[in-house]
Amino acid sequence: MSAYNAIYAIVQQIPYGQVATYGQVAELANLPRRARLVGYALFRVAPEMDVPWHRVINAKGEVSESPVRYGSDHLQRSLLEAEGIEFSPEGRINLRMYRWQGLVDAD
DNA sequence: GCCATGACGGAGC
DNA sequence: TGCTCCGCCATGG
Repeated sequence: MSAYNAIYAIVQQIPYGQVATYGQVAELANLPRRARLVGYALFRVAPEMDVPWHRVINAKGEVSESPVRYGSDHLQRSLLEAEGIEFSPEGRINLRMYRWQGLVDAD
């Protein structure tokens, strides 16, 4: 068991049509200032897991893509657009509009 | 066990 | 507004 499970749990709580930043997920996962670990956790997440990793983006509102993810480069953007999330011409998301409130269950 | 790296964040310029 | 630098710390070689 790793702290990543907490991260996955948080990501799974992100509702449809909304997104969250790495730092936000980290904080909700009780891991403040560990945004990098969130990214690392999402990088290691397996597709067999039901984790909407595509709803997690960086603080700049951009989708962070890795050249060697799962053979899907702009898949993340496609998934987000499919949820009604609009992208700016720069490929960014309006966080003030789609940012998840982050409903902390219990702590 | 140490060194380098990384889906990031925030402050500084 | 945009780019650069530093900090955090788990993971892998």
